[in-house]
Amino acid sequence: MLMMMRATIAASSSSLKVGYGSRSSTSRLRLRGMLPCLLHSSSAVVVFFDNYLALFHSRASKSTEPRNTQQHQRGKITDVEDALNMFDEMLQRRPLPSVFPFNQILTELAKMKHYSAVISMNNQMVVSGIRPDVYTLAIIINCFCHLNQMEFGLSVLGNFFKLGFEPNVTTCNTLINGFILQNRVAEAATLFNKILDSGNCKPNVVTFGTLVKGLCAKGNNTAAIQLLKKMGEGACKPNIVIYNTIIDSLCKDTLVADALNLFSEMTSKGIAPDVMTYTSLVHGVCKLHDWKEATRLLNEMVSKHIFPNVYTFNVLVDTFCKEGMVQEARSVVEMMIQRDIEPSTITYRSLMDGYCLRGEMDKAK
DNA sequence: CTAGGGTTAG
Repeated sequence: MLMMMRATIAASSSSLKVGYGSRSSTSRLRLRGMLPCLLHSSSAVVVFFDNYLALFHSRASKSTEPRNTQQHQRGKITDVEDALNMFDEMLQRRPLPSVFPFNQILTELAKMKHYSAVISMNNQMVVSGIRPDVYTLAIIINCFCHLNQMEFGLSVLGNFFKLGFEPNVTTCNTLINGFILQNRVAEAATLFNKILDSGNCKPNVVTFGTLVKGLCAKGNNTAAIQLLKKMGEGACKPNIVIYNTIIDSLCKDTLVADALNLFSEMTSKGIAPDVMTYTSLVHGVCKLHDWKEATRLLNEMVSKHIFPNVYTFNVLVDTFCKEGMVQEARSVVEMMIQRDIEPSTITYRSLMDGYCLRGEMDKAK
Protein backbone atom coordinates (compact mmCIF):
# COMPACT_ATOMS: atom_id res chain seq x y z
CA MET A 1 0.00 0.00 0.00
CA LEU A 2 2.61 2.47 1.10
CA MET A 3 4.90 1.24 -1.64
CA MET A 4 2.25 2.10 -4.19
CA MET A 5 1.81 5.50 -2.70
CA ARG A 6 5.53 6.08 -2.89
CA ALA A 7 5.62 5.14 -6.52
CA THR A 8 2.76 7.50 -7.26
CA ILE A 9 4.43 10.35 -5.50
CA ALA A 10 7.72 9.70 -7.24
CA ALA A 11 5.97 9.65 -10.60
CA SER A 12 4.04 12.82 -9.91
CA SER A 13 7.02 15.12 -10.29
CA SER A 14 6.16 17.57 -12.99
CA SER A 15 7.17 17.02 -16.56
CA LEU A 16 9.11 19.69 -18.38
CA LYS A 17 7.85 21.46 -21.40
CA VAL A 18 9.60 24.04 -23.46
CA GLY A 19 7.75 27.04 -24.76
CA TYR A 20 8.52 29.98 -26.97
CA GLY A 21 7.65 33.53 -26.06
CA SER A 22 7.15 36.55 -28.24
CA ARG A 23 9.61 39.35 -28.06
CA SER A 24 10.03 43.09 -28.15
CA SER A 25 13.36 44.81 -27.83
CA THR A 26 13.86 47.39 -25.12
CA SER A 27 16.47 49.39 -23.37
CA ARG A 28 18.77 46.70 -22.10
CA LEU A 29 21.26 48.98 -20.51
CA ARG A 30 18.85 50.12 -17.89
CA LEU A 31 17.57 46.64 -17.28
CA ARG A 32 21.15 45.61 -16.69
CA GLY A 33 21.32 48.36 -14.10
CA MET A 34 19.13 46.32 -11.79
CA LEU A 35 22.00 44.01 -11.02
CA PRO A 36 24.41 46.18 -9.02
CA CYS A 37 21.95 47.07 -6.31
CA LEU A 38 21.60 43.40 -5.60
CA LEU A 39 25.30 42.67 -5.73
CA HIS A 40 26.24 45.25 -3.15
CA SER A 41 23.44 44.59 -0.77
CA SER A 42 24.72 41.47 0.93
CA SER A 43 25.00 42.58 4.53
CA ALA A 44 24.48 39.13 5.92
CA VAL A 45 23.39 35.73 4.82
CA VAL A 46 19.70 36.01 5.28
CA VAL A 47 17.67 33.30 6.80
CA PHE A 48 15.17 32.90 4.05
CA PHE A 49 13.49 29.88 5.43
CA ASP A 50 11.43 30.55 8.46
CA ASN A 51 10.86 27.98 11.05
CA TYR A 52 7.49 26.89 9.81
CA LEU A 53 9.15 23.83 8.40
CA ALA A 54 11.77 23.64 11.08
CA LEU A 55 10.36 20.60 12.73
CA PHE A 56 10.79 18.37 9.74
CA HIS A 57 12.57 20.42 7.18
CA SER A 58 16.08 21.22 8.18
CA ARG A 59 18.31 22.71 5.54
CA ALA A 60 19.93 19.35 5.15
CA SER A 61 20.48 19.84 1.44
CA LYS A 62 23.63 21.77 2.16
CA SER A 63 25.22 18.92 4.02
CA THR A 64 27.11 16.14 2.32
CA GLU A 65 26.10 13.73 5.02
CA PRO A 66 23.77 10.96 3.88
CA ARG A 67 20.20 11.79 4.72
CA ASN A 68 19.44 8.61 6.59
CA THR A 69 22.28 9.14 8.98
CA GLN A 70 21.01 12.61 9.69
CA GLN A 71 17.52 11.47 10.22
CA HIS A 72 18.50 8.90 12.75
CA GLN A 73 20.71 11.36 14.56
CA ARG A 74 18.20 14.16 14.74
CA GLY A 75 14.88 12.53 14.10
CA LYS A 76 14.02 15.13 11.49
CA ILE A 77 12.21 14.72 8.23
CA THR A 78 13.66 16.31 5.16
CA ASP A 79 11.47 15.00 2.37
CA VAL A 80 8.52 12.86 1.38
CA GLU A 81 10.43 9.63 1.68
CA ASP A 82 11.44 10.42 5.24
CA ALA A 83 7.91 11.47 6.14
CA LEU A 84 6.52 8.17 4.91
CA ASN A 85 9.21 6.16 6.68
CA MET A 86 8.56 7.93 9.92
CA PHE A 87 4.85 7.44 9.51
CA ASP A 88 5.34 3.68 9.05
CA GLU A 89 7.59 3.51 12.02
CA MET A 90 5.16 5.40 14.23
CA LEU A 91 2.28 3.16 13.25
CA GLN A 92 4.25 0.15 14.43
CA ARG A 93 5.25 1.61 17.76
CA ARG A 94 3.51 0.24 20.85
CA PRO A 95 1.93 1.90 22.58
CA LEU A 96 0.77 3.96 19.61
CA PRO A 97 1.85 7.60 19.67
CA SER A 98 -0.86 10.22 20.11
CA VAL A 99 -2.51 11.83 17.12
CA PHE A 100 -0.30 14.89 17.52
CA PRO A 101 2.90 13.66 15.78
CA PHE A 102 0.75 12.16 13.04
CA ASN A 103 -0.85 15.54 12.46
CA GLN A 104 2.59 17.02 12.15
CA ILE A 105 3.53 14.61 9.40
CA LEU A 106 0.25 15.11 7.57
CA THR A 107 0.75 18.87 7.78
CA GLU A 108 4.18 18.64 6.21
CA LEU A 109 2.99 16.39 3.40
CA ALA A 110 0.03 18.66 2.72
CA LYS A 111 2.44 21.57 2.46
CA MET A 112 4.31 19.56 -0.14
CA LYS A 113 0.97 19.18 -1.94
CA HIS A 114 0.75 15.41 -1.52
CA TYR A 115 -2.92 15.66 -0.73
CA SER A 116 -4.04 12.19 -1.76
CA ALA A 117 -1.19 10.67 0.21
CA VAL A 118 -2.41 12.54 3.28
CA ILE A 119 -5.90 11.19 2.82
CA SER A 120 -4.81 7.57 2.47
CA MET A 121 -2.48 7.94 5.43
CA ASN A 122 -5.35 9.28 7.48
CA ASN A 123 -7.40 6.23 6.51
CA GLN A 124 -4.57 4.02 7.69
CA MET A 125 -4.47 5.88 10.97
CA VAL A 126 -8.17 5.37 11.51
CA VAL A 127 -7.84 1.66 10.76
CA SER A 128 -4.99 1.44 13.25
CA GLY A 129 -7.16 2.97 15.91
CA ILE A 130 -5.85 6.52 16.03
CA ARG A 131 -8.67 8.94 16.66
CA PRO A 132 -8.57 12.05 14.52
CA ASP A 133 -8.91 15.34 16.35
CA VAL A 134 -10.01 18.81 15.17
CA TYR A 135 -6.61 19.39 13.63
CA THR A 136 -6.64 16.14 11.68
CA LEU A 137 -10.10 16.83 10.32
CA ALA A 138 -9.11 20.33 9.22
CA ILE A 139 -6.08 18.91 7.41
CA ILE A 140 -8.27 16.36 5.65
CA ILE A 141 -10.87 18.91 4.62
CA ASN A 142 -8.12 21.10 3.24
CA CYS A 143 -6.72 18.20 1.21
CA PHE A 144 -10.10 17.40 -0.31
CA CYS A 145 -10.53 21.07 -1.17
CA HIS A 146 -7.19 21.15 -2.96
CA LEU A 147 -8.12 17.99 -4.84
CA ASN A 148 -11.27 19.71 -6.08
CA GLN A 149 -13.38 17.32 -4.04
CA MET A 150 -15.40 19.84 -2.11
CA GLU A 151 -18.24 17.39 -1.58
CA PHE A 152 -15.94 15.00 0.28
CA GLY A 153 -14.58 17.95 2.20
CA LEU A 154 -18.06 18.90 3.28
CA SER A 155 -18.81 15.32 4.23
CA VAL A 156 -15.95 15.41 6.74
CA LEU A 157 -18.11 17.85 8.66
CA GLY A 158 -20.21 14.82 9.61
CA ASN A 159 -17.20 13.32 11.36
CA PHE A 160 -16.99 16.37 13.56
CA PHE A 161 -20.35 15.70 15.08
CA LYS A 162 -19.78 11.96 15.22
CA LEU A 163 -16.58 12.54 17.18
CA GLY A 164 -18.11 15.19 19.37
CA PHE A 165 -16.26 18.20 17.97
CA GLU A 166 -17.64 21.46 16.73
CA PRO A 167 -16.32 23.04 13.57
CA ASN A 168 -14.33 26.16 14.39
CA VAL A 169 -13.29 29.24 12.40
CA THR A 170 -10.43 27.36 10.83
CA THR A 171 -12.79 24.66 9.60
CA CYS A 172 -15.07 27.27 8.07
CA ASN A 173 -12.19 29.18 6.54
CA THR A 174 -10.89 25.99 5.00
CA LEU A 175 -14.23 25.30 3.37
CA ILE A 176 -14.61 28.87 2.18
CA ASN A 177 -11.18 28.58 0.64
CA GLY A 178 -12.23 25.32 -0.97
CA PHE A 179 -15.14 26.99 -2.72
CA ILE A 180 -12.86 29.78 -3.83
CA LEU A 181 -10.30 27.36 -5.22
CA GLN A 182 -13.09 26.07 -7.43
CA ASN A 183 -14.12 29.58 -8.33
CA ARG A 184 -17.41 29.12 -6.49
CA VAL A 185 -17.20 32.54 -4.88
CA ALA A 186 -20.96 32.84 -4.45
CA GLU A 187 -21.10 29.68 -2.35
CA ALA A 188 -18.10 30.91 -0.39
CA ALA A 189 -19.97 34.09 0.38
CA THR A 190 -23.06 32.11 1.41
CA LEU A 191 -21.03 30.06 3.84
CA PHE A 192 -19.48 33.25 5.16
CA ASN A 193 -22.92 34.70 5.83
CA LYS A 194 -24.00 31.49 7.52
CA ILE A 195 -21.05 31.75 9.88
CA LEU A 196 -22.07 35.27 10.70
CA ASP A 197 -25.65 34.21 11.44
CA SER A 198 -24.93 31.07 13.40
CA GLY A 199 -22.86 32.95 15.92
CA ASN A 200 -20.86 29.81 16.66
CA CYS A 201 -17.71 31.25 15.34
CA LYS A 202 -16.83 34.76 14.33
CA PRO A 203 -15.10 35.42 11.03
CA ASN A 204 -11.54 36.52 11.59
CA VAL A 205 -8.90 38.20 9.49
CA VAL A 206 -8.19 34.94 7.67
CA THR A 207 -11.85 34.66 6.69
CA PHE A 208 -11.69 38.11 5.18
CA GLY A 209 -8.37 37.35 3.56
CA THR A 210 -9.84 34.28 1.91
CA LEU A 211 -12.76 36.27 0.55
CA VAL A 212 -10.51 39.05 -0.68
CA LYS A 213 -8.46 36.45 -2.50
CA GLY A 214 -11.61 35.07 -4.08
CA LEU A 215 -12.68 38.48 -5.33
CA CYS A 216 -9.22 39.12 -6.75
CA ALA A 217 -9.24 35.72 -8.44
CA LYS A 218 -12.46 36.72 -10.15
CA GLY A 219 -10.71 39.85 -11.33
CA ASN A 220 -12.86 42.03 -9.13
CA ASN A 221 -10.24 44.29 -7.59
CA THR A 222 -12.83 46.96 -6.93
CA ALA A 223 -14.91 44.67 -4.73
CA ALA A 224 -11.77 43.50 -2.96
CA ILE A 225 -10.84 47.08 -2.19
CA GLN A 226 -14.37 47.76 -0.97
CA LEU A 227 -14.12 44.85 1.42
CA LEU A 228 -10.78 46.20 2.58
CA LYS A 229 -12.37 49.56 3.32
CA LYS A 230 -15.21 47.88 5.22
CA MET A 231 -12.70 46.05 7.34
CA GLY A 232 -11.04 49.31 8.17
CA GLU A 233 -14.32 50.42 9.76
CA GLY A 234 -14.99 47.17 11.59
CA ALA A 235 -13.36 45.32 14.44
CA CYS A 236 -11.32 43.03 12.26
CA LYS A 237 -8.58 45.23 10.84
CA PRO A 238 -6.84 44.33 7.57
CA ASN A 239 -3.34 42.97 7.91
CA ILE A 240 -0.40 42.58 5.59
CA VAL A 241 -1.80 39.47 3.92
CA ILE A 242 -4.94 41.32 2.86
CA TYR A 243 -2.93 44.23 1.49
CA ASN A 244 -0.50 41.94 -0.29
CA THR A 245 -3.31 40.00 -1.93
CA ILE A 246 -4.83 43.13 -3.42
CA ILE A 247 -1.50 44.72 -4.28
CA ASP A 248 -0.51 41.58 -6.14
CA SER A 249 -3.80 41.43 -7.98
CA LEU A 250 -3.43 45.05 -9.08
CA CYS A 251 0.13 44.40 -10.20
CA LYS A 252 -0.97 41.41 -12.24
CA ASP A 253 -3.34 43.75 -14.04
CA THR A 254 -0.41 46.19 -14.35
CA LEU A 255 -2.30 48.76 -12.30
CA VAL A 256 0.93 49.56 -10.52
CA ALA A 257 -0.06 53.11 -9.64
CA ASP A 258 -3.07 51.80 -7.72
CA ALA A 259 -0.89 49.18 -6.11
CA LEU A 260 1.56 51.83 -4.98
CA ASN A 261 -1.32 53.82 -3.52
CA LEU A 262 -2.36 50.85 -1.41
CA PHE A 263 1.27 50.37 -0.53
CA SER A 264 1.53 53.85 0.95
CA GLU A 265 -1.84 53.43 2.62
CA MET A 266 -0.69 50.34 4.42
CA THR A 267 2.63 51.82 5.50
CA SER A 268 0.85 54.91 6.78
CA LYS A 269 -1.26 52.57 8.92
CA GLY A 270 1.89 51.13 10.38
CA ILE A 271 1.80 47.89 8.42
CA ALA A 272 5.32 47.27 7.18
CA PRO A 273 5.72 45.73 3.72
CA ASP A 274 7.51 42.42 3.44
CA VAL A 275 9.31 40.48 0.75
CA MET A 276 6.02 39.38 -0.80
CA THR A 277 4.82 42.97 -1.13
CA TYR A 278 8.00 43.98 -2.90
CA THR A 279 8.05 40.88 -5.09
CA SER A 280 4.57 41.71 -6.37
CA LEU A 281 5.53 45.32 -7.03
CA VAL A 282 8.78 44.38 -8.76
CA HIS A 283 6.84 41.93 -10.88
CA GLY A 284 4.31 44.60 -11.78
CA VAL A 285 6.88 47.15 -12.91
CA CYS A 286 8.86 44.50 -14.79
CA LYS A 287 5.73 43.73 -16.77
CA LEU A 288 5.61 47.39 -17.68
CA HIS A 289 9.31 47.33 -18.65
CA ASP A 290 9.94 50.01 -16.07
CA TRP A 291 13.45 48.94 -15.14
CA LYS A 292 14.19 52.20 -13.39
CA GLU A 293 11.29 51.64 -11.00
CA ALA A 294 12.28 48.00 -10.54
CA THR A 295 15.75 49.08 -9.51
CA ARG A 296 14.33 51.68 -7.18
CA LEU A 297 12.09 49.10 -5.50
CA LEU A 298 14.92 46.60 -5.17
CA ASN A 299 17.14 49.25 -3.61
CA GLU A 300 14.35 50.35 -1.31
CA MET A 301 13.59 46.88 -0.02
CA VAL A 302 17.22 46.09 0.62
CA SER A 303 17.65 49.39 2.43
CA LYS A 304 14.82 48.26 4.70
CA HIS A 305 16.61 44.97 5.26
CA ILE A 306 13.97 43.08 3.35
CA PHE A 307 15.95 40.75 1.14
CA PRO A 308 14.93 39.20 -2.16
CA ASN A 309 14.20 35.50 -1.93
CA VAL A 310 13.69 32.76 -4.48
CA TYR A 311 10.38 34.28 -5.64
CA THR A 312 11.90 37.72 -6.14
CA PHE A 313 14.90 36.34 -7.95
CA ASN A 314 12.73 34.16 -10.15
CA VAL A 315 10.84 37.24 -11.26
CA LEU A 316 14.15 38.83 -12.23
CA VAL A 317 15.47 35.73 -13.96
CA ASP A 318 12.26 35.40 -15.91
CA THR A 319 12.23 39.07 -16.84
CA PHE A 320 15.80 38.97 -18.13
CA CYS A 321 15.05 35.79 -20.06
CA LYS A 322 11.98 37.25 -21.67
CA GLU A 323 14.09 40.21 -22.76
CA GLY A 324 16.54 37.80 -24.37
CA MET A 325 19.24 38.63 -21.81
CA VAL A 326 20.18 35.14 -20.81
CA GLN A 327 23.65 36.16 -19.63
CA GLU A 328 22.15 38.57 -17.13
CA ALA A 329 19.63 35.98 -16.07
CA ARG A 330 22.50 33.63 -15.43
CA SER A 331 24.28 36.15 -13.29
CA VAL A 332 21.13 36.51 -11.20
CA VAL A 333 21.22 32.76 -10.71
CA GLU A 334 24.87 33.04 -9.68
CA MET A 335 23.80 35.67 -7.18
CA MET A 336 21.17 33.37 -5.78
CA ILE A 337 23.66 30.60 -5.28
CA GLN A 338 26.11 32.99 -3.62
CA ARG A 339 23.37 33.96 -1.22
CA ASP A 340 22.50 30.40 -0.45
CA ILE A 341 19.14 30.65 -2.17
CA GLU A 342 18.65 27.51 -4.13
CA PRO A 343 17.33 28.09 -7.65
CA SER A 344 14.10 26.17 -8.17
CA THR A 345 12.65 24.26 -11.10
CA ILE A 346 10.89 27.51 -11.97
CA THR A 347 14.23 29.29 -12.20
CA TYR A 348 15.51 26.70 -14.63
CA ARG A 349 12.35 26.63 -16.64
CA SER A 350 12.65 30.37 -17.20
CA LEU A 351 16.30 29.91 -18.18
CA MET A 352 15.45 27.15 -20.62
CA ASP A 353 12.79 29.31 -22.23
CA GLY A 354 15.35 32.09 -22.39
CA TYR A 355 17.81 29.85 -24.22
CA CYS A 356 15.11 28.69 -26.63
CA LEU A 357 14.31 32.30 -27.35
CA ARG A 358 17.98 33.01 -28.06
CA GLY A 359 18.03 30.10 -30.46
CA GLU A 360 15.03 31.50 -32.28
CA MET A 361 16.61 34.94 -32.48
CA ASP A 362 19.89 33.57 -33.82
CA LYS A 363 18.00 31.62 -36.45
CA ALA A 364 16.22 34.78 -37.51
CA LYS A 365 19.51 36.58 -38.18
C1' DC B 1 -0.34 19.94 15.08
C1' DT B 2 -5.54 22.82 11.36
C1' DA B 3 -7.26 28.14 7.60
C1' DG B 4 -5.75 33.34 3.79
C1' DG B 5 -0.70 36.44 0.39
C1' DG B 6 4.39 36.61 -3.93
C1' DT B 7 7.73 33.04 -9.08
C1' DT B 8 7.30 29.52 -14.65
C1' DA B 9 4.67 26.98 -18.51
C1' DG B 10 0.58 25.02 -21.39
